[in-house]
Amino acid sequence: MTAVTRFPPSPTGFMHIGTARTALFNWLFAKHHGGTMLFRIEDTDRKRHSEEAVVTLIKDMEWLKLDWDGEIVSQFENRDRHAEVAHELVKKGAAYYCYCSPEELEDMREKAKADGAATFYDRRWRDRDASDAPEGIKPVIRIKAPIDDGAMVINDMVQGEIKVNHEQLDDFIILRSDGTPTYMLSVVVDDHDMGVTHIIRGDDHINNAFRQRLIFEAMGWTVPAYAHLPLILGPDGAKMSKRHGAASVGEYKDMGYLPEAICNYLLRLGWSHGDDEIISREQAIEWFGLEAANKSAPRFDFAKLESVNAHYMSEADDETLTELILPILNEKYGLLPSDTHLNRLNAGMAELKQRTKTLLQLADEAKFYCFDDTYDFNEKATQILDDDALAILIKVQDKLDSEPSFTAENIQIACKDVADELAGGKLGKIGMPLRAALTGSGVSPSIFHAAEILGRDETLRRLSYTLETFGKKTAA
RNA sequence: GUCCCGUUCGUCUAGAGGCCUAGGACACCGCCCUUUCACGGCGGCAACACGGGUUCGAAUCCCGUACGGGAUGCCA
Repeated sequence: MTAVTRFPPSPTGFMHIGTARTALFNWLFAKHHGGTMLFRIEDTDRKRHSEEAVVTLIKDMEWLKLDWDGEIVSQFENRDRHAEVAHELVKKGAAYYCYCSPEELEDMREKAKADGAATFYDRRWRDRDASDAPEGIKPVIRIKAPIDDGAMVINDMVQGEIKVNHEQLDDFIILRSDGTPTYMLSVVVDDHDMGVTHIIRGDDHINNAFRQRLIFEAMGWTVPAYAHLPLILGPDGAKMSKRHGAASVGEYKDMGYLPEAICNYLLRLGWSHGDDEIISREQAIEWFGLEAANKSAPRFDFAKLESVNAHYMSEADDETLTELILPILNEKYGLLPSDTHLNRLNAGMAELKQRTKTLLQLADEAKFYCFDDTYDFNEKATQILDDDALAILIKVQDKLDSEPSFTAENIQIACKDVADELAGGKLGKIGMPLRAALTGSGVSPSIFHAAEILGRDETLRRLSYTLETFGKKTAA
């Protein structure tokens, strides 16, 4: 099978996380079948068009490492072709001019609602003669939907068989009164012209599938296969939106998630392959199939995403992670790592990446490697550094100064000596003050290893700095 | 209102009539490891929405109810 899928976002805002999932599924389907995925911008509505949104869409796709085949197609550019098809449909007798005003339509809907009927256009112009056309009103073109009491059935690759009675199909507008095509027409013409074989999209389009098929059939074109995926819901079961924390791909990037993790999480949301949780790109391509997609709408779970992210971080290259946290270090903490700092970060990364779940957390825990001169002590560190702790640190300072080989192991032994001498053998009594002194925090990776990475000079320097800082405080 | 779709632990899911005393993952709880916090290891809690059928047998098939989501635009 030669599969041609397409990713057709509308450039009305930022890339929604659900849009990203749809893109992923289209991409995987195409790759699995050795086919292609096309990229088309659905920009027929010029009022809502935003060039900035297009740039964001491209940027986010690249970040997710979802590539597409061929040039990006602008639906708007094809508007003449779409209009042409609309007029052809009129000639074929499959569509007609309608002279209703928007106000007239509004009245119609309200009345229908009051009667408990479907709020559809009542087809008042379907069989009227063109000579009845009122003066000075530009008509729209509407498709002629079947009006018998039959039904249309679509065999959806995800939803299965869906049946809709013809009475549920309205004579929708395909060409606006200003001569521009509507989405319903454009999407069909473009999908046909671009040779799309599989339409994989959100299930908010299910009803559209029936309408669109009407156009395919009226033109005598092959109807593509449909697959409607359920929408992603927020943790509370409502439509995923800003108020759930983040709805756009860009926000997840900013929160420190890796694209690999986002894709893995999104894939598992509503799709499964047995009990497999961590699925690489290669495996996903090999295993992907629409039959394994669920029909029910999944809820987004940040905790699980974080867990998946932690996995991918722990597997990432040390140098890559260092690169990735550089902007965070700079923007959030005002740090501009030197080569020395970079070396420390790389050396500490193996340990750091096992303990944090997002790049934001990673940067927070790694930042102490980049301290120079002065740095702050947080509340926990300040609490740890009481008089007893400072007395211990003076002793530690002596020991480390004379330590012949400055390795984590030896540093720990030296601290143990101090513990035996001053703290009844409790290493924690030494380790915690040392941690607070060297990192300004109460939480860090192994402080002995961290000290080794900082080196003797820097360790001693930070010890002096700490003693000085807190000595002054207690004196004052 | 009308139409379409859905419903297994808190969440994501496995499950295609006997393999189910319903499995895994995340979260949560406990224990172990431990210089902190994590990681890791071990263990625990926890679900077939409800009611009728069909069948020797139903989480799996059918019908209804409830609940949830979507659609109902000269938006896409």
